[in-house]
Amino acid sequence: MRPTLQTVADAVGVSRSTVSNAYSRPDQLSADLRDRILTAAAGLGYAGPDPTARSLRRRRAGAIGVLFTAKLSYAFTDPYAVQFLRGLASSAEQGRTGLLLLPLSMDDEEAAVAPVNDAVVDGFCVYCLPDWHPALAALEARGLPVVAGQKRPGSQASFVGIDEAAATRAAGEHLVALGHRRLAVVGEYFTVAQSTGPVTIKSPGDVAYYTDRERLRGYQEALAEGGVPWSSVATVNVARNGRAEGAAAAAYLLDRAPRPTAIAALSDILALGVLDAVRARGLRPGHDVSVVGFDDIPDATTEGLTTVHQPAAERGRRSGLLLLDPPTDPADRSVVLPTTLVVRATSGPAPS
Amino acid sequence: MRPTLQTVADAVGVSRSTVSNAYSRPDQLSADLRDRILTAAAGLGYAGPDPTARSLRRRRAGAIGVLFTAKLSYAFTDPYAVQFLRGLASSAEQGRTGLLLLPLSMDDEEAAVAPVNDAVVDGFCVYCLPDWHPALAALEARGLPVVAGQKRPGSQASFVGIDEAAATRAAGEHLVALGHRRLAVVGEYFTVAQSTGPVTIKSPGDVAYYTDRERLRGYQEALAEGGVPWSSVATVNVARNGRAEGAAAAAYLLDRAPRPTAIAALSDILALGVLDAVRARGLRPGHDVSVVGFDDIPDATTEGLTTVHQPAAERGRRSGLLLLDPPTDPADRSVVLPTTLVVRATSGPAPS
DNA sequence: TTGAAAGCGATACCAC
DNA sequence: GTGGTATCGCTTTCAA
Repeated sequence: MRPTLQTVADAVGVSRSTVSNAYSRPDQLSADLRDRILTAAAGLGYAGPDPTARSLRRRRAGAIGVLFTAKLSYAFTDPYAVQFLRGLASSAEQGRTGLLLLPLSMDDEEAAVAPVNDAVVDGFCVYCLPDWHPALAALEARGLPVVAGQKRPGSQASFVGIDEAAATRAAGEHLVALGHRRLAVVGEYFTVAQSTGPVTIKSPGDVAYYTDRERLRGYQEALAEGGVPWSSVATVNVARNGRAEGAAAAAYLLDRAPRPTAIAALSDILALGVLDAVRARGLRPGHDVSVVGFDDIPDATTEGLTTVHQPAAERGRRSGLLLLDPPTDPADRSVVLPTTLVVRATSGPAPS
Repeated sequence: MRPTLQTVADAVGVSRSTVSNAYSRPDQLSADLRDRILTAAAGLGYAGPDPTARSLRRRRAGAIGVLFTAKLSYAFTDPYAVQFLRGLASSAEQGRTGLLLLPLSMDDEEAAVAPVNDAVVDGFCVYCLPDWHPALAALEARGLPVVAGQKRPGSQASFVGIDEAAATRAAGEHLVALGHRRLAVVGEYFTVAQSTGPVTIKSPGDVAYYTDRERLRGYQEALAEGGVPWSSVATVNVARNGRAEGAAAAAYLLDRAPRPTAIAALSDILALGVLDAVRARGLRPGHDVSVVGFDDIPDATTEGLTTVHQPAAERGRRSGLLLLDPPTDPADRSVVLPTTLVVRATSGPAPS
């Protein structure tokens, strides 16, 4: 049997408390005794207090859970997610806390909440979840600190994010100011149609995910204000947030007449795919067709993409801080980070 | 105070065991009683058995720890790592287990082992650690299942990996067969020199990391057999496994005379950087200079890089399986996956 | 300084 | 089908 505190205590001839102190509060006993205990422990093959037992007693797990929908592997593929996790990791590291990655199945109701109920963590970071996801209720029930990237009515969760709609409103105004009137918006709308292709979105409210919903709303508002009716705007859904999907969506838009003069994508990855399609047709981005993205991932700079910059790593970092010790004042539990429109080479005056 | 099993038991007027059964073994009680219990629990705001307490009792944490050196964020940036984690995640998911990411500081002796001692996990996956890292001993002491990507003498750990040296031996033979005699090898050797630039490596044994050490050894063997003395081979160290660093290393090699006719990089990321440098000088990869990588990451295909293919995701997946239930027979705890040399466009006959 | 005793919240075995 | 009892391994007052 593996040795326990008791084993060591017996071997040295002291009580458990003393052995415990030897590990957790070295200042509570003489250096000499502590040495004897540690030596005996090493001899017995005792590796130190059991983390689980310690967690139970101390009421601290030493980990924060990160909730994802879909396959966990998605988290590693999306550049925005990588940046976000990087920031989250940096504050976790600082707080001597690990990151527990928790995939949330979408199909099975049971599997969708189990990770939330079973995770040994001190808090949760909700990366991205649709409003109807059952895990949301489970989360609330566990009563642990939660931080999310969106505000949900009635939720106790902290918020660290950006004003999504304001960000795309700026982008929309930019395009309108350049004279664009025929526009299209490409996004992962998670509509009933799970495939890449045109969809009709009567109102942004129909979109399941907060992020895309708000971003779409921003565009709608800017265009409406600029005199471009929403009904004239083509919306194309992609099955996945991938570069190839962006290209496929753009292919649809570019191959029909009249071609839009500007295509807004709700993520940079999609926008880069759009650029691929534009170039593949011998069209010049920023001249024949303007393209705007969202996120400002590293490749956006390289490829000269006009996009909305958002502080991805900082979002992660601040989320971690809020989880590590949640402020008592609710006002401090909501952080809105700034975004900026970065105009590069892919947006220009509408062709006449 | 938050409700516990006892609270619910008292409210319903049954014993703790019964409430526990209601959650963990529904078949042990009448559906009716179970319903009553669950309803009462919901009313009291009881979210189900406490995961920590349950872990203690069941002796199962429901998570596996993934050990990294350096910044945790590195894990998200390296394409090979992403693939590996993807595979690991897939088997973890299947085993209803989370992934606990544990960054291992390199500087502080204390911080270097703490994560290993404190992690609430059922096993560890060692992603990449130098042989002298103190966490290795701590790992052994904890007595949990461990799987690593390299064999370490005297270690109990399972092994899932490839024959690194055989892989590069094949690559080296390929280059020799093409007539190359002036060669260079670029790698993250972790020598004393922490900067990008030429280093002298008398023998592969001097390299701190297993992976690079073995890969270097493979090249040395192939070249020696082909009549190319090791002393004639230029070795260049990079400070980080990045594309820009690969380019910088290649710059050094390409700007001096006589220029090597072939450059082998110990990772694809580096090789792509080497390609950048080659092209920047107006040289043609595969004609003027041959370039070989290692890993076969997605971009390698795109860029036509000759490289060694290794099954990254499969390594992760098999690692997960071994951790989830370790085979009793030690022979089954060692998995060597195959690698193949993929000859694409960046390698060709040595220029005369 | 050191130790005794009382939990932390749950599960598992075994009677009833 | 249900409940008693003994742990799981540790931390933490509090008194000696």
